[in-house]
Amino acid sequence: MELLSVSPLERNRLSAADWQQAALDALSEGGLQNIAIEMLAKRLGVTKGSFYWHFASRDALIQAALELWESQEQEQVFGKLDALPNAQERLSALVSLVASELKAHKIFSEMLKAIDHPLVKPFLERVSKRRMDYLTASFRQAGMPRKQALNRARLTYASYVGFLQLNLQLGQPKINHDEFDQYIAHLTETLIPASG
Amino acid sequence: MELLSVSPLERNRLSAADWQQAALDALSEGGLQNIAIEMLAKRLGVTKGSFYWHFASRDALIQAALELWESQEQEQVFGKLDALPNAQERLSALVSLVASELKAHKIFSEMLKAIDHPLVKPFLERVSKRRMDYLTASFRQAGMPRKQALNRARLTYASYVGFLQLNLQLGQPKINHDEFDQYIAHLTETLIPASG
DNA sequence: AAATCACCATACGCTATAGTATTGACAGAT
DNA sequence: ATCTGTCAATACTATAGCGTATGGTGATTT
Repeated sequence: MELLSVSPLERNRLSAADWQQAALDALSEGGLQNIAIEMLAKRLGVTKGSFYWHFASRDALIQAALELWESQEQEQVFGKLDALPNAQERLSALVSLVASELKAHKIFSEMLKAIDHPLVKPFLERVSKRRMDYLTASFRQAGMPRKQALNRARLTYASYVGFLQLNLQLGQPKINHDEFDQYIAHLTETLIPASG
Repeated sequence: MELLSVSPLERNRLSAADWQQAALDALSEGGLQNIAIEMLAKRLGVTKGSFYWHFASRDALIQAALELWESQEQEQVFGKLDALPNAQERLSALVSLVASELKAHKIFSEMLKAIDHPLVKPFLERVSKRRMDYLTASFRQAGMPRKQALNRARLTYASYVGFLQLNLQLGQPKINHDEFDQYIAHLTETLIPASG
């Protein structure tokens, strides 16, 4: 009969999840190499002695953090899209999501930069494959023949990745809200078949 | 009267240019952090004692190497295009150049991954601006109104950067020669206005 | 009350890599 | 022949970051 009473003077004791989230924050801010144990410890108000209680190694933390990200990004990015009725709207909404500079996008962008790391690559492969499949299916649903849908998905996904790198990382093109909307409109016209 | 006679028993003495080129090779293979002095020294058959004769620091080497790259990539990538007659062909040729996995592209891709490094960022900004201007002008030349040409250039450049990352770094989509040609054809149809 | 558990602090070792100081080798000029 | 400048080898220092060993503390269990 374990009653986990949350005492009002609950101490700052940490759990593995706290480290995972802190690692994701650090990743989104400064890239994979910013996941540094002692730096995270300082940020969390503890020392590395705490870390090695919860995790066996830095790699174990990275792995766990990326797993957390992968599960979160499913809902945050693609979960919303499934609610939309037709393929055109879904594609448009997908593109628009880049605008929000969601942390999930920053993390993805940082992961792209750290693609050489053996722990990162599998995540990027899985996620990219899922997204490509999603796009391909959407373009098919929008009436494209198979091969064309695949190539259009490749093109769209590449432009997504590229825009992410250029805008999030390089800050180029320096684009304001209006310009961004017009760019999205142009992208939609160019890449997404009209529904009418 | 300095006659620099190249003796037949010319020793393996190095110049700064040798280090720059070696640095670029290392960069294209393993990213910025692969520009490691002792590793380059071993590769060049000397020790770091040599390096610090030619350069004051690792940063100085990186700077010099990137300057070499910037000057080279002008000719290698965009020099060829200027010879082509019309905008459509130039745009098509530009896109096709990604296929060759030219070292210049690999280096560019690695630089994108190292964009946080203060020495790298200015190069990426300069080169990206030049390319964007080039694309924008080409689309204008192909008959597009100003704003549309700018957005199309953004879209095209983003898809270029994205494809670079996905194909060079992630190896995804795993694409063979025929498929690539078809993808290029699709990209051309989609992004580049017909000349007729 | 004693023992155990969960979490954390401290101090240390190890490795990788940048950078420095000193000396050496060799070629061309004088 | 010697001097000088150029390039390189050797041996060092310094720092950053991961990981380990060990001990401490407060809460929970028995």
